[in-house]
Amino acid sequence: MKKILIVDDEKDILDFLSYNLKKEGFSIYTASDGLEGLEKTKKIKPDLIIVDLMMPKMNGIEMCENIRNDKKLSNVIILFLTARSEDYTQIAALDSGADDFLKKPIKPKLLISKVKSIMRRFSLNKNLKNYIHKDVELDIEKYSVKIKGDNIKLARKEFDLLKLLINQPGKVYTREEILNDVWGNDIHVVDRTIDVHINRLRDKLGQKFIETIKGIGYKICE
Amino acid sequence: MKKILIVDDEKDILDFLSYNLKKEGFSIYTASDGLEGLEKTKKIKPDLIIVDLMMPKMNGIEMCENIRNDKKLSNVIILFLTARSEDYTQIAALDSGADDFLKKPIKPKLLISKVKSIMRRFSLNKNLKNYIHKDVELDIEKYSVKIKGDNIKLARKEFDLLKLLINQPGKVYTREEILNDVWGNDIHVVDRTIDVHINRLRDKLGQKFIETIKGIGYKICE
DNA sequence: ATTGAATGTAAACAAATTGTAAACAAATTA
DNA sequence: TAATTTGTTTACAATTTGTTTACATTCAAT
Repeated sequence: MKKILIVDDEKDILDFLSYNLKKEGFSIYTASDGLEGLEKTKKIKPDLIIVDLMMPKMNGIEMCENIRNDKKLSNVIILFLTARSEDYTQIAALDSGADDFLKKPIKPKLLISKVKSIMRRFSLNKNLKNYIHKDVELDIEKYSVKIKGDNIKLARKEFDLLKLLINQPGKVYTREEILNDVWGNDIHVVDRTIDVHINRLRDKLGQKFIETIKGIGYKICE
Repeated sequence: MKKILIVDDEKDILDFLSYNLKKEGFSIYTASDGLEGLEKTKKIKPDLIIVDLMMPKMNGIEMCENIRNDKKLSNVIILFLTARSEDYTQIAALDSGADDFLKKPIKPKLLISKVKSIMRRFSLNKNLKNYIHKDVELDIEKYSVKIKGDNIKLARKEFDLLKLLINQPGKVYTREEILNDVWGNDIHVVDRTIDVHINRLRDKLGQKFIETIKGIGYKICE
């Protein structure tokens, strides 16, 4: 289920948006200022953030900039909520990395349509819950992996690594990308560590499932 | 350089947008109705299309749907130009696969900012590029090369070299250019090394794919 | 046709990359 | 706390890739 974080200091708006989006089957989380919004973003990792431009403590633009500067969060979609339509505001917001706008007053139908549209647009690449490729089946929520229907046990790092690679079978992931995504860019491990985990994955998934692209990285065979 | 196709039946708007976007360094192409827009989209393969909602022959929404249904074009970004802000219009447009809106009257600063922002947003996810020339197909993201549909294996230097040459089939690349691009200008190798790699590429791609221009360099046959 | 420079090509060698096992460290669980 | 699992590093072997060299061949200008 897609997670949406709504950040607004007006309770009425929070409730209004929550109600309308819950009805459509989204998981809704809320925050009432930019600081809380940033914290919850890190914790919850929502698919979409709807954030008011003007808020106490940290305004929407600052929050947006903070999020865009964190590589781990940089994929989230940000939708700005604004009563104003002055150009200078929109420009600052766009430059800070916003993805779209919603103008108050918000009309439910347009809201739903826009949210779905933007989700669809971005969900081309990511955020599926289950991945099935060849004999391997991966369930993010259950943290389980099946091969030909039989459960096998993967350690966490192995799971995360497989989760990344299976995102786009055929795409080559460089060691740098893998480090960034699986370990995070603030944790430092020798890149040969990746090879060891790949090796262990191969032991469990079969030798032909993951291909080495020498000099570049690894990919899942198509 | 990013290519932008502008589709509008009003010449004033075409000129206005062209002028402002050219100034920012984009390559601008224009069409004056949806049908022409669709044709040019297929031919030019722009990065972004700015299209008026209401046009003769084929309106913007129809054009958008046509593009979204063509897998080869599905990566292009579509920005709608609209004088109206009625919900039903926007909803139909969003459902047809539009990525964003620009409302008339258009303000140059907002236009530039929005275009840059949307380009940036999308280039995060997909800077994938495929090159197809004759029987050879090169996929940067997958680091794979197909010849008549069959995968062949290239070493890294061979891949990089082919990637450079296939950029512009027919253009002659001097050894100096090749050294600069494939090896970088701080690494020094004897230029006969290039010949050896060209030779290996020929073994794999067929002797007639790469032509020698004696005294100058190499090129891919058109 | 002759000549000389440029290129083709095979082979030898050098360098880089990866597979893998084993040792050790850290985290988790009983 | 001890036992077990998981994660990381390291060392070394195997393999692949990259570079140079030497000699053969081609091509264009004379």
